[in-house]
Amino acid sequence: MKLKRNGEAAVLFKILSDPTRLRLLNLLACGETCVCELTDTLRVVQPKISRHLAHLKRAGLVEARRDGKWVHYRWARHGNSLVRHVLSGLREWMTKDAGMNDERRRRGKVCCRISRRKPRKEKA
Amino acid sequence: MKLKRNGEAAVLFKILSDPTRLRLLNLLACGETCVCELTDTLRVVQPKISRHLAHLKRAGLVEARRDGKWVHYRWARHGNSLVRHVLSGLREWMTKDAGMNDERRRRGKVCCRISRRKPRKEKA
DNA sequence: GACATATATACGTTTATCCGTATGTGTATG
DNA sequence: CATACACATACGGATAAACGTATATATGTC
Repeated sequence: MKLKRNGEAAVLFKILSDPTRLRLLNLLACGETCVCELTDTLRVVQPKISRHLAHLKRAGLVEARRDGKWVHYRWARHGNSLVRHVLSGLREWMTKDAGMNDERRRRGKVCCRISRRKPRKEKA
Repeated sequence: MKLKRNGEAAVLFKILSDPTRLRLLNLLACGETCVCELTDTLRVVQPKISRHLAHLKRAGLVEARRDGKWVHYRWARHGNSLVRHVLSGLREWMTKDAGMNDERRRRGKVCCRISRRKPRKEKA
């Protein structure tokens, strides 16, 4: 977690104060997800998605992994106790929120996930 | 808790994303505190304090009680599970943060608390 | 009711955030 | 090496947040 020493908590909350970023975290709660899936699921233009992912990454909340043309994002592990506490509360909330549930459900059905996927050697 | 149905969580985090508001919550964690004490302790102009308190109150995070010329603020009880979770994490963080500790310590010593206090009938 | 004190709000300005669109970068494929 | 695709960033404009200062409101005192 690389939040600034001063205002650490405020910075964390600022990062979490945007609905799109929360929707992204919600989808990533299902597991590693590539940008195109996120874009398709949230039905939002891709640069907007990338921008918000960059915010989350800068704050250390998510990590990225390149796989050919794709970049997959996932939740990062959080050493910081405040972050862990807040995110666990958030995660619990997301499992109960109707809209968030709908979007997580939609995540598995976006066309990019089903069709565009290049048949790669599946490791396990 | 009167957060909007849609974007409930984002609104909560937005409220918490300001350093001054966190400092206020920190002081209020010690117990009910009047505006002049908050102003003196944080060494910030009074309208700024009142404005931020108004934000916190609108979000249902704090409550106010009038006592003569003074208005005392305190943490509100939170029915909402997300709010409870986040605030408990925040509270824990505040007890560990050096700056927050200093300010809580300073709170008991501000002149308004010591000298300006009108001798009223102390009820228990 | 004039005055002082505690707090709240209004107003105009500055600053930060978010967005859409255009464009740049990296990676594969022919 | 030209092209296509996935993703990132740059840029300008719109919107909202925060601020300082001035002023309004409420309460108590004389």
